[in-house]
Amino acid sequence: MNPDAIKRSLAGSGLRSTPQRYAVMAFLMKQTSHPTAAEIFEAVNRVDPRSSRATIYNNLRDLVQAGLVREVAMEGRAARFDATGTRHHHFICDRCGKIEDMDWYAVPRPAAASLGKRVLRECELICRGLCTQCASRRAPTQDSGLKERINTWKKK
Amino acid sequence: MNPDAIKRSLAGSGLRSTPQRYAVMAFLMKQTSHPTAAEIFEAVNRVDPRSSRATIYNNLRDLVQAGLVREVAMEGRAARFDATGTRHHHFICDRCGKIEDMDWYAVPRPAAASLGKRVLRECELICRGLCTQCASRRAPTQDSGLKERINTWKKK
DNA sequence: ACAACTATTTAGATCATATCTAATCTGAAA
DNA sequence: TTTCAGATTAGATATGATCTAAATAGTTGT
Repeated sequence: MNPDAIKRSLAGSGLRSTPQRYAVMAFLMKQTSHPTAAEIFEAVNRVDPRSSRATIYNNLRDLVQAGLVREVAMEGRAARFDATGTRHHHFICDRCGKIEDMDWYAVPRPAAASLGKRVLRECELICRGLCTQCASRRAPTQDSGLKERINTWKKK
Repeated sequence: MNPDAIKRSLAGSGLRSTPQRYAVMAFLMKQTSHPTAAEIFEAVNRVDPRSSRATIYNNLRDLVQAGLVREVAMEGRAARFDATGTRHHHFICDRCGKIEDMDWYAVPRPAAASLGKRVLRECELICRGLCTQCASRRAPTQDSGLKERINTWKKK
């Protein structure tokens, strides 16, 4: 996506295009993974160190509100973000916490009767299990496993 | 659910039945809402003040690991818990953050080809929109709305 | 009933994540 | 240009969750 397109989509949501906000958006769009706010902060400032932590959070909040970015809450870990260019479902690894995009396919919505007076905006599918890497290893690939091993070791 | 049944399901997962752990489980089972850890802490201790905060978190972690309790991560808010007695999907209100259970219905799983070597454990549907109460009001029913109103007011 | 073993609990410190504050700056409309 | 609401900032603060090390209490075997 070219710079002007990003600026236009920001303007379209009533958001000014500032260097900081542009950087967050551009970074998220070229990212296939789902970075945390801290990762975005670091990556953006590595290129151009003009964003404070508050600004990253402010902009993420605004971009999410504008529907340009999606936030995925994680059990016990920092939230992760992606630019909602193409529609997709999510796969979360039970073991290492990684989020991966799954091809999108239509999911049946709840029946009107069961919705009642609720107003439905969207339905997303969260799949859980083991990612390719974790599935093929006995030991976890990240912290949770390290902790486990240390605990086991301590007790001996 | 009677006391013995709870104790049996704890034992079945290799967990001792302690007053504190029993209290958390019993409270979650009779709850139709989805309390946060803080709410569980308060409710459990109102009846019998013997649980520390760490114990609540320890037990929630153990119960989730045992598959007796489900944790639902929330964007920007405390995680919420429910005892996974009956299977159901979730509806999260964009405005007040309330979680409600939706009737369960089967959701098509991702195609084997798109899963690759990943190991799928479960798929859950997260529906978002406005709850009955919020849909019928102009003003939000909780904090986010209050903040909004205060901000608007400040700038005048 | 008792000893022995280990899981569990505890208060408080600490960590991790996110938000707020109030002063300052800036993009873009007129 | 001027103007000003929107945006940014550093640092303080709030919130949510976990860790520590010592004390306690269920289980099991005798």
